[in-house]
Amino acid sequence: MSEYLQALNPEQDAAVRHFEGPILVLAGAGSGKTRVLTSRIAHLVREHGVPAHRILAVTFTNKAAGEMRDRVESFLGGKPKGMWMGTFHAIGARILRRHAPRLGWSNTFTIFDAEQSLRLIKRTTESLGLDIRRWHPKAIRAHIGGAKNMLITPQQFVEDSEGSLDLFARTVASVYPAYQKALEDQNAFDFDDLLVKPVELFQQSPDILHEYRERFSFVLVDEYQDTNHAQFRFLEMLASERRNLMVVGDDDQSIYGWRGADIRNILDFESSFPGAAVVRLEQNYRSTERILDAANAVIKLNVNRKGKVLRTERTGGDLIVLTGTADETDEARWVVQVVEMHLEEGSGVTYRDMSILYRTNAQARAMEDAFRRRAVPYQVVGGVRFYERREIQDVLAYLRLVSNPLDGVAFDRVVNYPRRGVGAASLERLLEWADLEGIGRLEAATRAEDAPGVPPGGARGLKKFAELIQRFSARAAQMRVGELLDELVEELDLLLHLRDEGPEGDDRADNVRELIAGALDFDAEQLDEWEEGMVDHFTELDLFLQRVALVADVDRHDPDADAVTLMTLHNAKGLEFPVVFITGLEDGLFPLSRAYDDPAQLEEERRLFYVGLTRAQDRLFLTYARQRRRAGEIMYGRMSPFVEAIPDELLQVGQSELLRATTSYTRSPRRPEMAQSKFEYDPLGDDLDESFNQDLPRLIKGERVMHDTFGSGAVGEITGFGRDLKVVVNFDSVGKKKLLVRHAGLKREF
DNA sequence: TATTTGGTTGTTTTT
DNA sequence: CAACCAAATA
Repeated sequence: MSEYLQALNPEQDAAVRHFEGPILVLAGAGSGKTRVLTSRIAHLVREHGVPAHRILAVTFTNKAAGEMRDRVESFLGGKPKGMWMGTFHAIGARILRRHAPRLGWSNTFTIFDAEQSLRLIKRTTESLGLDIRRWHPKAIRAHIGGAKNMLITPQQFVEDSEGSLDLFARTVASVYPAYQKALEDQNAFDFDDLLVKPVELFQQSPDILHEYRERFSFVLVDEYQDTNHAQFRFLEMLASERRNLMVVGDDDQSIYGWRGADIRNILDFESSFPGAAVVRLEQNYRSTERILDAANAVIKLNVNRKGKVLRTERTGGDLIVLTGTADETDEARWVVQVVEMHLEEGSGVTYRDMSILYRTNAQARAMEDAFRRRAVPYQVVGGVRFYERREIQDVLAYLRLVSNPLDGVAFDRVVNYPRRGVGAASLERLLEWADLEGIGRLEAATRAEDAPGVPPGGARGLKKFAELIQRFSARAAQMRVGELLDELVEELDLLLHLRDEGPEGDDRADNVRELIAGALDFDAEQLDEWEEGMVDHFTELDLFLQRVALVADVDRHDPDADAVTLMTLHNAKGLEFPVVFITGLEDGLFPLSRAYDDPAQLEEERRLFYVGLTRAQDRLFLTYARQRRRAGEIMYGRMSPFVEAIPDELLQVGQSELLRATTSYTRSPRRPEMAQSKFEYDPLGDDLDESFNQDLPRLIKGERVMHDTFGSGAVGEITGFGRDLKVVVNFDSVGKKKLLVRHAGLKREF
């Protein structure tokens, strides 16, 4: 029997052997779904003689794609030639590289990441005479992104919002088309376009659609629960003819609703693809029974799910440790202490076996401080992303401009960096002139002295800048990216400039050096990823920039590094660790208070907790802090209600020394019997919480309330939590007012 | 034109 | 307690 078919359980085996027709694999956490996917690919090739190049496999991260590729390779004993494996975005980009001209872009288009599209939206919004203080570019971008994910074109959006009373929607309706036009003018796509434009391409070019349908006679999708509407359409179009579509996912791990992911894609798969086979993988090979019992108990509270219960043969296991701490510093200290304890035990646990998870990136700081203080090696995944660092973005902007002279966002970023005497005034004049002449910024810069009103100093700087870019552009095709970048940095004397910047300059210089090293490392390793002939059309620089735009933080996570991993729960999806800490388990932080606005959001937060719990193989630690600094003010928290869903008998409850010390002598004598219960660690906390929350109605967005002086109105945005819970009420008579809930004396209107 | 200052603002999660 | 932005000054 083939290696890849061995030791599969009956359900896995059924999924692997499935040949033609749609199939949904509901794969619980740790149930071996990657195995199923890779084994099935091997099976398709080996047993059914499907040529590797007729298979398309879509994953959620580049790293997952890479792992999948490696495993398939080892099953098959050779490279699966011509097989496409990658994220939706990478695959979209690849399709667009070949057919962009059909849509009005050129093949050498640039990919704008979130920050660049934000800049462009800002510029567009301002050029329409709108106040960006009133209309936040981020909000506009989120709205446009939402529309794109729903495949709503600018034209449609404009039509839909015509005569709408929603001022914001009308604002977006004016920005969206202008923004899209600006992208086209600069020969750029944003992230969402990488999903949307291929669908558009398929819709308007049946010949191309046909080509891809023929080519990809088997399509496999991982993490299907996190697909959005555009991705669904993409798959549907590709697979609707042959219907050889396998999707693997877990509705209980759907955590990207805020990004447009539609959990209905997985819940309704069987009706979208009638006759679909369904396989459920509920056997877990990762965690102990105790951990799974906790996870099952938590997720059971969700209503909107298919329902499944994970089983394991790893009976028993250690209790889950739940610890209360005084504040975020204390929490971090406690965590590091436990990390160090594990190492001493001689249990074979090393740094890389442990992971600290949290809800928001901001929580990483306190953790980092504690790890650094104790000199425990750690790596942070996410947060300030490497490629988003200012100095890296600056260098990349040069490269982008070299690759695509129409990239106005890149131009604006570096015309005057390092300083060449090009100020706001010069730039403004140049732009006016460029618009008048109908030429791009860079071209205008080459003839800056012809532009009226540009001061001579500015013109000189502009010319120098344009010449530099042109010089590098001319050589880009013949040079390796690494060398190109190296020479560029050298010529700009960037490292020196950075070091002059003060204390952070050295780090910045190091980062730039790291980027150069990465570029030098980058070679046409993807030669086999790009079919013959394609490579010639693009410079290595183009491919490098594309790679850079599409890597995620988790892609950069090094599982072999001898360090504890710190990351958000979102980033932890798909990973596993022997020892896991889930920190910051306070009501209002996890779940975030705003999730209370909407039951669907609360369920998503709960799924996120479930994802966290199921990352752990052997040991699980849960912590919360009595008080925590957030956005500069101290927030008092109580334990997350999520934790209460875990049965007492699975928990070992305790508190940090500091918390014990601070509560013991202020402890209220009123309720000594509390000491027996699960909440023994914190009688005081309850008192505190009650003093804030007593008699306050739990407000729900949209509900009607009464105020003594303002009359009645509807609840809008709710912010803060605990004592700082604030609410915007749109009163019928006086309009919107922001009120502190504990002072407002709001009553429900029945 | 460049740099500094002060005020304002806001925090979810990310391909 | 940031990061970010606009106005003020060198």
